[in-house]
Amino acid sequence: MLLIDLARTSAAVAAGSARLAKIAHLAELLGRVEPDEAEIAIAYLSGELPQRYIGVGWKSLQDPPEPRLAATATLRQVDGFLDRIKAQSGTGSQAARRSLLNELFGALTRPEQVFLTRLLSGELRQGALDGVMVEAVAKAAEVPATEVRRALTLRGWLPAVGAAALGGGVEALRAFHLEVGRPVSPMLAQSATSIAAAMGKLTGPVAIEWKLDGVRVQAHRTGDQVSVFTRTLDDITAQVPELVEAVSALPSGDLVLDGEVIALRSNGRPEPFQVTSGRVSSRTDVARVREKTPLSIFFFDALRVDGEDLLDLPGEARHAALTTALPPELVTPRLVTDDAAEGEAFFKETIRSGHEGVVVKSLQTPYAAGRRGAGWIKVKPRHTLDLVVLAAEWGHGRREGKLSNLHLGARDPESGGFVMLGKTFKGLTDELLAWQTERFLALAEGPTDGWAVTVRPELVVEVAFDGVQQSSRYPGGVALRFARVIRYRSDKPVDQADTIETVRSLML
DNA sequence: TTCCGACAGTGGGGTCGCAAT
DNA sequence: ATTGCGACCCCACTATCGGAA
Repeated sequence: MLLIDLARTSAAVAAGSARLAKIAHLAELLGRVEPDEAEIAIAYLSGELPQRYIGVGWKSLQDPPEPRLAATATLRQVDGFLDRIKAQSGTGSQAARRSLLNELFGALTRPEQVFLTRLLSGELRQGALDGVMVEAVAKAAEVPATEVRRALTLRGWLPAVGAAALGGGVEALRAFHLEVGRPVSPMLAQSATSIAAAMGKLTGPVAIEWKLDGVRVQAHRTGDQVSVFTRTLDDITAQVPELVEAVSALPSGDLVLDGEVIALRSNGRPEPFQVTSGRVSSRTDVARVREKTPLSIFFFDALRVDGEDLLDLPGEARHAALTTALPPELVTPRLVTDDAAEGEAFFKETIRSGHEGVVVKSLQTPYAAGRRGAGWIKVKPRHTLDLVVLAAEWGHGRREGKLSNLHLGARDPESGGFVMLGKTFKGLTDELLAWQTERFLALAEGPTDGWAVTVRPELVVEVAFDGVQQSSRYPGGVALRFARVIRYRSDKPVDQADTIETVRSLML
């Protein structure tokens, strides 16, 4: 199959917003693809590469060579090129990678170049990723979508699952099973603003667990072989020896566990996320960084214990298996209750001890691998500040033509000016986007046709955030974590906005 | 007919490792 | 030694479609 076929299908998929039409376009193409190119086609059309990453980003894709007029490149040829480019990263020079990239792009027509550029920069933006592709695979292979979804949760990589479905139907899909040593997409949580709201969404008693501000891990053990994976299924076994040792010491030799690693201080309080994150991503001299910043591990779920798959069991049964297989110090602290006041007290106590929040869990629901399951609901405290808009950046995609990303500043009483603390584009409705674009242009200082528009500091905006962290990027040395807009404070004059001292005092 | 779950999109800050400067 | 880039940790929120209620 030719790359141009995919480029055309992708354009057709991107053209509308109806999902059923997208699925029809994708399924039509999958019905035509050669079996040995099915993986490549499914990967490309769901925005992935069989190579996962090849060391090429937006910067390397800036100036493509002149396009050809005739489209001749096949999927296999393009895939082979990407293999060679990946082989150059790490060992070879950037120049060698660059020239391979030029050779590849020089053999493509303009629409193929556009498609491949979007794919390689991770910005396909056709309104179809794994979720829609699952339906398309099901349609093309004439199998139920639930079968495809089930196989995907166990295999973790849709192109392999899709190729199996197209080649062998339901029978081939049924052959996928939980395999120790191969990661499963972790279950994610929904969120709520309070314990009462979270408990209201679930029925009966619930489990309320510490939510630790660390790195999510999935540990597999078969015999004395232990592997550890992240939320995106990357293997970090070599970076977390403490975890490997802890799992190796357990009596059971056949385990799949879900948990969180975190750096704790000697008093048991958590280090800032930056410390845990830096420790986990250190790959060189692990023995030395381990001395300085040891990791603690807390498990909260078990997907397999002693040869038994637990994914489909209720949460309570999985947790019972967890506590049987692990010593209590490796299990995330939790409370089981049906009383909202008791839950609230546990939440407050968790926050007092320095942790990020809690996760409220149904005792009944199965493990919804790879999904934002309704059975888990996270609750975190919310801080807010009244900050001043200093500038805004023009948006992209569906925000084209709208001023989107706000530059936020706190008041500096000493200088009479403002200190920038970060940016946010979150929490804005279409209505608010339209309103603020008009308002900012009226307040603009200097040119409005660049990448950002500077505005007179006259608008106060209420911003929610999860915490204040150290920053080397911003002049005040601090930045907001996960900032999002709540509302504009037209009632509040700029000289009553929060100060940089107030912000600094929030950092502990 | 209305409601709501799942999905895609729009981007945020920080750190590490590597290659080029 | 410093800088730029890619990768990957953490993540919130809104709009939309289409099946469920």
